Amino acid sequence: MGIVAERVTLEDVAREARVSLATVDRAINGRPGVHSRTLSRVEAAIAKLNYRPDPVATRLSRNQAFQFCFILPVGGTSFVELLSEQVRLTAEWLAPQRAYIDTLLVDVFDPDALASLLEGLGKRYHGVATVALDHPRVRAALDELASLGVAVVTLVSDAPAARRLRYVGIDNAAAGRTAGTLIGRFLAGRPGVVGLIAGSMALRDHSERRFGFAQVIGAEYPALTVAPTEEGRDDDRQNEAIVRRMLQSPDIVGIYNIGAGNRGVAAALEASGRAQDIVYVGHELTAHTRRFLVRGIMDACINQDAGHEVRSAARVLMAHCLNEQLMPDQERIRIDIFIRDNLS
Amino acid sequence: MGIVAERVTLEDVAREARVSLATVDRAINGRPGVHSRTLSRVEAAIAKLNYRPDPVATRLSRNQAFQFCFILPVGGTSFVELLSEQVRLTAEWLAPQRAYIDTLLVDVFDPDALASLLEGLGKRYHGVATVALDHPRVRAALDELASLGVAVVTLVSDAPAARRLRYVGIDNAAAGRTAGTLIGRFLAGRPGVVGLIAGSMALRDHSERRFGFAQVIGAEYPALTVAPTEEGRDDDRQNEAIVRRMLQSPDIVGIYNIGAGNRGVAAALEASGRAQDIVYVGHELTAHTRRFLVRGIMDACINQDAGHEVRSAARVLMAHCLNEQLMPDQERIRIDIFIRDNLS
DNA sequence: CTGTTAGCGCGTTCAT
DNA sequence: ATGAACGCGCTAACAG
Repeated sequence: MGIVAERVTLEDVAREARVSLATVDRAINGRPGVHSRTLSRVEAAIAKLNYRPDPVATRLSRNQAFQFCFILPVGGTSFVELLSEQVRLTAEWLAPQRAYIDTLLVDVFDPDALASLLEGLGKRYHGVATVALDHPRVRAALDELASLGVAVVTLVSDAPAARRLRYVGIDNAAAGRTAGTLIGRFLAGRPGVVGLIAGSMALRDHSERRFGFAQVIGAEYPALTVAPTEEGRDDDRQNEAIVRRMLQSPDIVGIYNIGAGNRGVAAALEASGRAQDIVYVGHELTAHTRRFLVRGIMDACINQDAGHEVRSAARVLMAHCLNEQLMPDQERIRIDIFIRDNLS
Repeated sequence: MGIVAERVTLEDVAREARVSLATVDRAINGRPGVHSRTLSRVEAAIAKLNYRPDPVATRLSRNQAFQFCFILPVGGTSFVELLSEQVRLTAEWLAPQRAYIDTLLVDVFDPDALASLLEGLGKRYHGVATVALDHPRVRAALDELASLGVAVVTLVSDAPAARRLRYVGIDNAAAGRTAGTLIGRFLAGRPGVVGLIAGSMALRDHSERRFGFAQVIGAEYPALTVAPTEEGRDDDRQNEAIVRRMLQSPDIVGIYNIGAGNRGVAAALEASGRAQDIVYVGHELTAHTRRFLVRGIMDACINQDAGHEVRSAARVLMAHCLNEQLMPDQERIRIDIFIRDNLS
């Protein structure tokens, strides 16, 4: 150990197998036109010398470029802005490696818009990373992309039935359970009602979070009641009105905001003067939610790391195109919990 | 956008500046022997064409290998085993890029052992990632390595005064505060005593965690008292005895294990029959602490991602050696909070 | 001071 | 079915 292993090159293999470079190359890359006898000679040589192709040299000689496309929701919640920014940074990071990223925007509340966009993509890109929707037409569009040979990953929200390489995002039911446990434990036996706000229950991730949340509260916190879910379209103003209405009931002891629009929730809470008293949990760490955590308005924030997700999606696409391996540990997207004290 | 940018090569720059490849190379890499006039011509050409060196080609032609060394604590707590395993995986990942990693083990409770080891390293390695100790001799050894031109990062525990490239790890005072807030909120007003177990208060990270913890409890949870810290040397058996003793007092309502040895703590808690009742927070997500979380013995586990830390340290060393940029967002080590519901 | 040239390890035509 | 030779973009030795 500690000795620098002399690099085994294609030439070493060729010499060992008593053939030329080109033949070894054909053998390795499974191209036709190699006698089975020489093939096994080459394989033997590779095994004997423990040859591993040099990825750097491979990349240089292949001299190929990649086009990727990231499809994000239009309409700019803070989290989406974070995502875009991370796509920009990732694009900068990949450019020297000749992978170029386009960003496309789509209305995430409209399945047909997303499906049309996907359908129009054709073979223009080597890989596509997209927020998805659990909708037949979207699924079909993703499948078609896949069958065109385009690498597809779903990002942040999934279309489970589609033939994507991978879903890069969190388990939203588990995220909902996490919110439930945090609210339940922070309330610690205090009885009352927990108000729920979602963007839209038609969004799979929102309904999954709600499911997980209700499951935990129902099973483990009998003193708490979950109010019917209000839909605020991820909009600050609508959310503010909703929370204002909720707070008219004195029974409200907790609020779980399933989607975006935390500024609206926080505004209503502050205006009511009960912000410190009511346990409020929401999603996605942004400049705003950080502030709410620090001020004690928000008690916990459940987060998925936008940068990690974007980089992971990019790595998955790259690895697929270069057919390289990836490190599974690195691609596991965590359900982060942030409180006032562990804000990175 | 979307058009594949034609790659600008050194040759383009050379042509534009009306000099040879070699001269451009000298100019770019700041090597001596270039007339200031030609130098500015080259710089102008680079700016005009917006030339960026191709890192892949650079790597191939330089054809250099790197030797790195990771120094980990001997004595195998579960977390240290996780670290070793991640070093192994990272080594596998870097080998194709011709960076080779040795792992050395050292007794982390003995500053002189660590210092001697570091002092003996000389220029054998291009980079060293090491668990550190805030000790004069260790600091001096690290500084000497640095002045020998070796890239140094501290891993998991820091020597703040040393001339290291970076500390790859978490803010332990913040981690302690996080533990404090979690215990305080989970207890929600229940009065009593919180028991503290550390490996050794001579370890900087342990005393920082204790500090943050006591700060939060003292300032915000007046119903709680922090018991004097017991030292268990990160050992399961010692910790078990300590907790058994603690539990003889009926006032104990919470336990914060600052260091390793969670199996001992959990065993004593279970044996007492009060595991569900006492709020127990510890560090580092391992196979064991996962189990304790699922069973409700442990209420929260504060974690630093071993894989992330090792990869980050490796990236920092590589980037330094190749003098490439790194993405700051990717190197930020989070203070993870895990509860039963968000176990990845 | 500056230019020429031979690699780095592999992919990819062309010949044979 | 196999081999020779050039190119990818850059570095480094050696000339001039």
